[in-house]
Amino acid sequence: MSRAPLTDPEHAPVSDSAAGDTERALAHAAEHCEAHGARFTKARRRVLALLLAQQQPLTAYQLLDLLREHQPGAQPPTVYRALDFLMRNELVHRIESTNSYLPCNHQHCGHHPARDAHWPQFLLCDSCGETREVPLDGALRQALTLQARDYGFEVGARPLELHGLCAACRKA
Amino acid sequence: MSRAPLTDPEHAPVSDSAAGDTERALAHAAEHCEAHGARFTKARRRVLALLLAQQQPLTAYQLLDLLREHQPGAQPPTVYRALDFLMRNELVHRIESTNSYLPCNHQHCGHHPARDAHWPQFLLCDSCGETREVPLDGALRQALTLQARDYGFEVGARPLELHGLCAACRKA
DNA sequence: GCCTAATATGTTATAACATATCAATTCATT
DNA sequence: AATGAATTGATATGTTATAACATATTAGGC
Ligand SMILES: [Zn+2]
Ligand SMILES: [Zn+2]
Ligand SMILES: [Zn+2]
Ligand SMILES: [Zn+2]
Repeated sequence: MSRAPLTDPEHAPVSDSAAGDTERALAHAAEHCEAHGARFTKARRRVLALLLAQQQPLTAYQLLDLLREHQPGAQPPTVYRALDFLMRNELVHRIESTNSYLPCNHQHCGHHPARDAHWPQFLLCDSCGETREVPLDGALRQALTLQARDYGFEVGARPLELHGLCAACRKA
Repeated sequence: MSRAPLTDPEHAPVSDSAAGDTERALAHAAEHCEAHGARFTKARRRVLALLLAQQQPLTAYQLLDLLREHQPGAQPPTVYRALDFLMRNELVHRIESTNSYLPCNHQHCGHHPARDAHWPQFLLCDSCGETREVPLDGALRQALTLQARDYGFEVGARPLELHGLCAACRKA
C-alpha cells in the first residue's frame, strides 16, 4: 500500500477553517465522552486530533510515527488502545480493506438515533485514495436487508466498504 | 480469531459425495486454467484441494500448516503464491474482514459471462462462522450502483462482505 | 534433442499489522 | 490519605503478508 504524505496538526499549520473544524470535532468528542461517562484523555485526544488533521485514513503505524513527534516513547499499544477507545465510542472507524482508520464524520448524528443506528458506508476511490463516509440508508439499506433475508440471514450494522472510482478520477 | 477444526483431504476421509464434489471442482479448475493458458501446477492444485476440503474459510497460515503435512518445507510464500494465482483465476476469494480464503462456488458460471461479471457477495455469520457466497445481482446490485452514482462514484466489482446471523443461529 | 526465455518454486529475511502481560501511574470516591 | 478502577508505560510476542534472490521446471523455436 502506498499512501499520501501526512499532516501533523501542531507542526504543519492548516487552513483556519480546517483547524476550526478540528477544534469543533474535538469539542464534540469531549462532550460525547462526558455524556457517556468515558474519559477523553490527552492520549486519546491527541490520536483523534492527528486523524482529524488528515485528508485520508491512516494506518496505526503511520499514526504512531506522527504521535512520536510529540511523544517519542509511544509504542504500538499506545495507538491501538486509543483507537479501540475511539472506535468503541464511535468517534473513529476502521477500514478493513485497507487496515486504516479515520474519524467518523457524524452524518448519523441527529437522525432517528434509536431506530436508525449508525450504519456507515465508505466509498473508497482505488485511484486517489479518497475515502468518503456516507449513510447507509434508503433503497440500498432496504435492498441489503431484504436480499440477505432471502438467504435466511439477518444482517448487522457493520460498515460497508465499496471500492471504485471517485468523480474526479472518473473524468481523468 | 478462533476457528473450527480443520480437515486434511488426504488424511481425514470425508463423505463420498464431498470427495466427489472436490474432484469435480478440481477438474473444473484444471479446465478453466487450461482454457486461459494458466498452469494448474501440483502446488496450486494442492492448495485448492485443501480449501475445498473445508467447510469454512482458512487463513493463509492454517493452510500452511495443512500443506506442511505433505510438504514439510513449505513456507509462507508457497501458500501466498498459490493463493495469488487462484485468486487471479477467480478460483478462490479472499475475505477481507477475516483475512481468510475460500474457494469460489462458481455461482457466476453460465450467467451472462460478459454483461454480468463475477461480483460476489459473502454472507458471514458472526456466531457460527458460516460463510456463504451468493451472487450480487438484481435489486441490490442496482441500488448499490445507483446510490454510489449519487455521490459521483463508479463502483467496481469487488466482493461485498455482509456480517450478521445465519438462519440457524437466529433461531438459537 | 538442445537452447533459451519465461514461469514457477525454494529459501531466507523482513515488513506490516495487532495483541498479551504485567508493572506503574492516575483518578474518582470514600 | 486509603481504596479500587481505569489508564498508561514497557517489553515481548503473535499474526498476516511481501521482498529479494537463487534454483528448478516448462514451453516453444531451432
Ligand atoms: Zn460514522
Ligand atoms: Zn479518486
Ligand atoms: Zn466466486
Ligand atoms: Zn450461524
